This record gives sequence, structure tokens and C-alpha cells, in this order.
Amino acid sequence: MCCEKIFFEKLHDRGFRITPQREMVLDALHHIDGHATVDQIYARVRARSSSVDVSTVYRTLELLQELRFVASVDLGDGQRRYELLTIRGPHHHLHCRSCGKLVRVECAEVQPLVNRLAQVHGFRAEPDHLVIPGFCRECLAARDQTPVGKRKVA
Amino acid sequence: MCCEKIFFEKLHDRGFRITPQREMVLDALHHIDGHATVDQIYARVRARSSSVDVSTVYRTLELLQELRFVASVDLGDGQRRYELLTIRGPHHHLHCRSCGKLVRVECAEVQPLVNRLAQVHGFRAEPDHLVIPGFCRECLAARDQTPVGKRKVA
DNA sequence: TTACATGCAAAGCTTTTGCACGCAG
DNA sequence: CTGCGTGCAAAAGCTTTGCATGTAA
Repeated sequence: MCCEKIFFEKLHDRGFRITPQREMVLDALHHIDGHATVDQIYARVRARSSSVDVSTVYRTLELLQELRFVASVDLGDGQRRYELLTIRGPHHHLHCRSCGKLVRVECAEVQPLVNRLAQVHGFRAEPDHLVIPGFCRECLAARDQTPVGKRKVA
Repeated sequence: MCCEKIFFEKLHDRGFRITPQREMVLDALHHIDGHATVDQIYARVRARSSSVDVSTVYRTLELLQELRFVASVDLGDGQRRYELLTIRGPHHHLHCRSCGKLVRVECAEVQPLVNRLAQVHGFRAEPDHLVIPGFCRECLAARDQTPVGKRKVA
């Protein structure tokens, strides 16, 4: 796949080494539908080579972030998620605080805001991975009726 | 302070008890400039009563979220932050992925987007506490020049 | 050959949970 | 009185780190 080639080139350019582990992590990211947790990635990598360690996965993901191959999101549930920036078109997310659902939003819908933020604040809102918390249609009604108790907010 | 009164009323209405600990956590939130970490809150509470436990702070914060007195944000640095919704006017944040700085953005700037999301997706973007990741003016230049190494992204 | 990357294991952090006691109502 | 809320202590995650070994270049 083309990503891999670019990945290896970039690694090489920056003086990093090309290893099977790095290739496997990238491959795992390709095969998991967006927003992969470390667990998911690790599981997939282990399926190919059971001797790989989690720490290597973490280190590789850190590297992939450096190289701008993945973005990470923290949805607040204690697990960071990683998503390839190379294959999926740019998009954003609505994250329901109640049920955790992710609604995909096309770039165009957010672009006006991104533009304005750049103008007014000189701030580049990450155009490939904006996460907007809130409540989805389904949960809005439900939540307003639920008697308040020791309910998980996550 | 008025918040406290409303807080106690709300507690009472829902059948929760009014305790010194709960009052102290609320008070701490008032005295810490927005986005308090649990550590900060805990420190402030301990200053008044050293026997209070962290777990109580966590439990109280959970309760405060239930009652919509605070919102929490996870900036991805491994510590959730809590902010009172009662005293500060509604606002949003630009969060710099590089230096962690929070830029405050007034509601009006984001409202058009919030409206559109409601229309198109039936989604209520949390209007009091939207966090938009990206890169601030200062870091944009710096980051593009920094040689890639084992740099923390957080 | 050189030193970067890995595996292993242990530690670090924040947050959660179980339980018996104390206190609000 | 009753049982909700608390303190204490331990556990549970996820993530990071130190170090010796293996391996890409």
C-alpha cells in the first residue's frame, strides 16, 4: 500500500530505522476502522507476531504522531485513540458525552469556523481531527429524563 | 456566594446530603481560575481540612457534573480538568496541542457552527465548553522547524 | 561495527472501588 | 434511627521508563 512506502521514506529521511514492528503497527492502523485504541492495535500486531511488546506499540504511535501519520484523540474514557491521517479524507467528529457515539462531520461544515479562528486568533484548528463534545439527538431526550444517580458520565 | 445556595438547593431537591466536603470542593472550584485539576482542587480542600480524601473529591466532582455545576475537559495530558459552569460566562477553548495553552473564545464566534450541527445532526454541541484542538500562532512556526525527535506531543 | 529499537519487567499516575464507620436528615 | 457519604487502603487501568540484548544500516 502506498502509505507504507511513504512511511518508510519518511522514516529513512529522518534517520529512523525501518523495522517489522513499525510496519506492523502501521498495518494494524490500516485495518482497524478509525479511532483505534492501543489495545486494538496491540491485539492485531500480536496476531502477527506474539513477541511484540505493548511498549513498542506506544513508542511507535508516538513516532507516527511525530511524522504526522496519525492523530490521537482523548475521548475522556481513559483510552487514547489513534487514527490514520493518510487514508481517510479530512473529517471531524461530534462526540456524545452520554453514549460515546462518534458522529462524522464533513470538513465543509466546520470550515467557516476554522477560517474565522485563523483570522481572529491566528490559531490553526486541526482541520483533520476536530472533536466536538456534546449530546446526540438520541441521548438528549433520555438524559433529561434520567433520574440523577451515580451514573457514569463518560 | 450565590452558587453555593443554588448548589445546596439542588442537592436537597434531588435527595443528596449537604456535607462540609461537598461545600469545600465547590469552594475550591470557585477560587481556582478555571480548568482546575483534581490535584489543585484536592490541595485547596486539604488546606482547609487535611482529613479529606481524594476519593471524596472525585466522587464530589462526579456529582457536580451530574448536577451540571461543572464541566470536565480532557486535554489529553492524563489529567482531567474541571470548570464551574455557574460563574464564568459561556465560552469555548482553543487548545494548543503543542504548548498546551488555552485560548478563550467567546460563544458568538462558535454559535453559527453550533446552530448548524443542531440543524443537520440534531446534535447539541456543548455550548458552555467546546474544546478545539490545534496549534496556536506561536507554536505553528516553532513546531514546523523543530527537528523531529522523541519530543512529547502532549 | 555502531547505536537505535526492542522486549521485559517494574514503576508511575490518575482514577476507581470495597468496606466499616460516622454523620446528615 | 437509617442509610448516605466519607476515609482508608488497596486495586485497576493505561502509559512510561530503565536496562540489557538484538538488529538495521
